[in-house]
Amino acid sequence: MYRRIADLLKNASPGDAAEIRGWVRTRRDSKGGFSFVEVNDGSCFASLQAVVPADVPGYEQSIKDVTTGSSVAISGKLVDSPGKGQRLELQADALRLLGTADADAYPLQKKRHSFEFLREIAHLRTRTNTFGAVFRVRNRVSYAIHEFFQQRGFLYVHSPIITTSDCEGAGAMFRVTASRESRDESREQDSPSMTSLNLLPSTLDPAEFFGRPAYLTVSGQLEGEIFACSLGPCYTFGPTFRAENSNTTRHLAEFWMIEPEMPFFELIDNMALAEEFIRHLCRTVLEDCQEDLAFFADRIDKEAITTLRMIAENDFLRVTYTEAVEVLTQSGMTFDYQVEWGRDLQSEHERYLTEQHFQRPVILYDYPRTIKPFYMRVNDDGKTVRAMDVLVPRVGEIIGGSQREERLDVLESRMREQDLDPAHYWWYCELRKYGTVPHSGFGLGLERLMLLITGMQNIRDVIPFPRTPKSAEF
RNA sequence: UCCCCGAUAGCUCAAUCGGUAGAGCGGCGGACUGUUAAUCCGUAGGUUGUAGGUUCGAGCCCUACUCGGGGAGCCA
Repeated sequence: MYRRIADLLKNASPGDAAEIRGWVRTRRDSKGGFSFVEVNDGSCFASLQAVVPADVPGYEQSIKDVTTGSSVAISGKLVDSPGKGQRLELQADALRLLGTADADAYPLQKKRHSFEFLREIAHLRTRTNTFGAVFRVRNRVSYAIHEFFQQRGFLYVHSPIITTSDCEGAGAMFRVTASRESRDESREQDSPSMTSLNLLPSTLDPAEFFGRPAYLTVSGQLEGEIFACSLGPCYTFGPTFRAENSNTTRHLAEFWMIEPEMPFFELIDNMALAEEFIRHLCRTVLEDCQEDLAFFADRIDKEAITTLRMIAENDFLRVTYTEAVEVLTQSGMTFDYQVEWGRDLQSEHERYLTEQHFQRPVILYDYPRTIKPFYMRVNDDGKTVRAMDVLVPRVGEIIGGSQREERLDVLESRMREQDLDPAHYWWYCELRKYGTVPHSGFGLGLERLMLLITGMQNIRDVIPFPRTPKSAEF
């Protein structure tokens, strides 16, 4: 009976018959008349060693082609392993070679490869220890995200991927158009500039598929607010796009974001949820991904497990922007960028706070209104808004959120303050016009969370097929 | 987009002052072995990222471009 290796290692006993199917990691021949074939099927970190005697059906005609990367089905009986390195092994009674992998040409060798090289063979890198572990953890984290919100009665909202609104001006957007062939060629025209977003219905353009310029979403927040202000606490979890020409280890053109939005939540509740959320995810991974985590701690980042425990076990600090500025100016540190109230904090400042000064996750809140978007609620002091950023060691900003401005007059004046026309956001404003309520939300970048959890250095290595400037091969 | 660094065998890298290309790993052949990053012996493998320039001669110096890496900005 075909069973996956994770199942066998967890549930099977010596004496059980089983067939395994997977990809060969290594083969070692013994002159004793048998071969060791190490098979990995991706179900768990561990491979299973099959001992294949030379007189077994299939051995003679195919053993030479059982090379690293080839695919096999091996059936036999599980036995206690006399060798070191594994508890159980499969004593084979039949070997089937499913697909060969020319050893001379197969790019993955039984040696360490650089992540840069593996990125060039993204169709094969999932067969390595590192990427197997990364994507099993990513899967568990994704599931835990749904668990966390579903257990709390949050509604999962599928916010649109194609949008005609420019939320918060969160950065350059990708244009969405019908392909040239399917467009009415009589209406060729230049692309509208970025400033002509959010055209009113009266300016419908028949040459545009949607009647107006359309883009890939940069955030599901505005749509999330609609659902929060009707169906209650909700969250989105889907792909998000930024056309920024960012070339860093922390940015992608396509990434996955989780954006919860809660009615009747003030900033303090928002911060509490964000903290509970992150810590829940860390605890889940510590509990359920021990084998993969052990690998990260061994080969990727010595502190991988320590970091997760530190986050799971310690309260996040809450520090106002103003207090943070004081800490930084009194730190005696020399920064490349000067710290001054009213200016945004730079990466170096955030990292100093979370890595050196506080040495744990920190939630900064109450930022100057001038450096934050229009939808954040203005505090009574008139100078700050109810924004929060969650900063964690090594990664920096992992969550950005706020209490939303629920007062229509204040919202509209904030829009004008930032040269936005309230008419373009008419439906967003109507949420305040009809039955407005205090509400809050935040955004978490899944890949940044993955960096934190795995200890991986480059965000391109924690998403299956990274999209970055000049790169979208797979 | 800006700053810095890099591109040489399948992979990771070396090559002195500008003087005719090397190693380890991997592959292949063999030896040995309840092996497991196996070990030992042998062997093949190169338009030095692309285009131009300087020079008697360029992997090495110069220019441009392409791609990759690190940092910054933008942000999640």
